[in-house]
Amino acid sequence: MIEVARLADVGTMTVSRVLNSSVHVSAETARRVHEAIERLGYRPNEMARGLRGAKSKSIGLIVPSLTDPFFAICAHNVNAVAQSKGYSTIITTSNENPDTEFSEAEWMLQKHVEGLVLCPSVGRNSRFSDKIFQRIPIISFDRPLQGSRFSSVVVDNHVGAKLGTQHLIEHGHKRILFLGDRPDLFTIRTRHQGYRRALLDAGLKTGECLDCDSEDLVFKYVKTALAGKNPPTAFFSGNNRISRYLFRALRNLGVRVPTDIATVGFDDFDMADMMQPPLTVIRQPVEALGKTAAEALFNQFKAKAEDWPAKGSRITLKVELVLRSSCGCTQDAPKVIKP
Amino acid sequence: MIEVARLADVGTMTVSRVLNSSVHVSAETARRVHEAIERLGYRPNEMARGLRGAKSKSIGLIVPSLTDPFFAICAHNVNAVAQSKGYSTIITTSNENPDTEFSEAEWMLQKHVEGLVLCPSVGRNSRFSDKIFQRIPIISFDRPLQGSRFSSVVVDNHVGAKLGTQHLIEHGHKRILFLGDRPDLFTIRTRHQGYRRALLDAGLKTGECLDCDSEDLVFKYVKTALAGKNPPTAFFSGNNRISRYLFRALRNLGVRVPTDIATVGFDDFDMADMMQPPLTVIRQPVEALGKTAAEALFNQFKAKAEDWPAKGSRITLKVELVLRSSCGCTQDAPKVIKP
DNA sequence: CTGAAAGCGCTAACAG
DNA sequence: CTGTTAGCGCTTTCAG
Repeated sequence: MIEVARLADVGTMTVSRVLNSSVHVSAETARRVHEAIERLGYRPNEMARGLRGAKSKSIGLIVPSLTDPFFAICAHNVNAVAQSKGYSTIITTSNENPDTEFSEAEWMLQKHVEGLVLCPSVGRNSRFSDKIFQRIPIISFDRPLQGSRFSSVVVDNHVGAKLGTQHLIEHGHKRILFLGDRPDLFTIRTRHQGYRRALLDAGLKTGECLDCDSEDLVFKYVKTALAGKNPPTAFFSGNNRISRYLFRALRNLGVRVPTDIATVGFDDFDMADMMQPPLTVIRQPVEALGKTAAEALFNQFKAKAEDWPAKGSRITLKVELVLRSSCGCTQDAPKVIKP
Repeated sequence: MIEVARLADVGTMTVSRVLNSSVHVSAETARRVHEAIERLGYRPNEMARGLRGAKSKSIGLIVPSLTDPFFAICAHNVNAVAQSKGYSTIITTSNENPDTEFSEAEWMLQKHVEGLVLCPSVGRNSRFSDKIFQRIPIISFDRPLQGSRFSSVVVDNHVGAKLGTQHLIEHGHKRILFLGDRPDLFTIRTRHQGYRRALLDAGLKTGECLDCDSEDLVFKYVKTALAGKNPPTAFFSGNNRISRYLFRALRNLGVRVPTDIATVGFDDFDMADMMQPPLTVIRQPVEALGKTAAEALFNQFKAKAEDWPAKGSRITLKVELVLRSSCGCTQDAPKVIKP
């Protein structure tokens, strides 16, 4: 920077001002500075900028995994927003481990990210109330964060699951089972409640939220359930991973869908429409989830820390039922039902 | 830091030394420092550290998109390696736009990332030879980077495509068409060459690499090809996106696979085994691609800049043919063929 | 409109 | 083993 100043025959402050266009600089001087920058290929050191001004121009993003297309798409959209605002995204995965999540979050704070977007793992995430996390805005998505300070963006899990279950009931099903991977997850828990509500309202018997976190467990559980007396006639799967496991299990068991067993799953996924039969699902706005969360973060940047609401807000995005064939419907084009 | 030093009744240097365990500090002093750190909840400012020592403890990662599961999985594995080394990952997407890619890379350099892992977009990426990029290690994956300085990790595209095409030929197909999204992409181009090689070796006629970047184009192209005189009896699709588009097109056109048309695609994807019929694919080691690239980067960190090889190396990962049914094979379990 | 001085938080280099 | 000094590259503040 000193070299640029020397070459343009100005002070370093003038260079800084040209770079930040903070105060007006005479056109001629500005031109000389720009030329010098060009000639020297000078680029400001963001670390030094950050150190001085406490603005790192970066946000942190924590997701359980990028292997799951759901989170990958969310991450894509969070980054897209950050990019459009001239921010960089420091990303990391927690693998659903709250300890990893917490230490990664701390590490991001040390890097002075200006804000955090995360999909919190289940567990003691009350630690985010620590003093150090008071200084920056934090937005959670998909699952809310304990501690009311934080805003979150979620989808209408209860309504969606209820809608899907009701549809199964309309098809005449009376014994419907709910498959979830982790009953302690906010999303799964809320969807299970929606499922229960629908069944209860119809005067039917509800099932527990089955804890089948691996493909093997889904297989075993489904097999056991079907072999029992009074077997279910339909399954509701709690997320796209379980839906895929369920599809495999049913196929490998030689069960015909929807003739023998009908299914509805929460969360659409690529090629769900191309399965045999095409899968009926509750579609959630995955792109909007990431986008909205990031936008909420940048909105909070505008306000001063002392103006932050003591209670975080919650934004709930709408879902819809996409009728294909696994539920028992027969039609050429999928039909979309909004709650 | 000064506060910690004061509380522990030592100098700031001692605090620094305890933090970095660089020089030996007496056990008693260290204990007092740790206690002070604990009491004050002190965390070092990584920006200041970086400014002083030029070590940002972060790497940059540029992928075309996180919407594509292929890149998402690569990104996941790059980050996993970085995390294990105590580094953070600054991620960004280029959307296959070389200008975005370049400006994002420059931006990362200003942030003083210590290295860069990227899947380069097609275009004038010779700009990475700029002086500013000389100072840090850069590894590309999936596609090599112009300019021999850079190392890259790729898969055996030629061998894989040849193997898949040969398999189709063994099934008796004589008119096989190649579907790619962007013929200028290294991967697509090389796979097309492998396809040609197989056909040429068998004395059969080869087709151009069709440039169908959208689902619509795949549909139109397939429809046109099938309606022509002397229609193809098989398709080879250049990547998982095209494979999915092709599957949809064939289904919507009412074409039976593999009876009317056989297919083989490059790159396996989730649920490819659950399609009707299950898809025969060339499987590439996606996880290893990201992992290997990141590891290569960290290896280069160990060497001094002047020891970097003038010519980058190229690591080629093996692929395999996974025989399911879309090629015309009939078997219960998929069969894996290594070249 | 422009420049000089001071200092952000840390650590390399040198003393003690 | 521990403290002092200086300075990384920038911007805020205060003078011209």
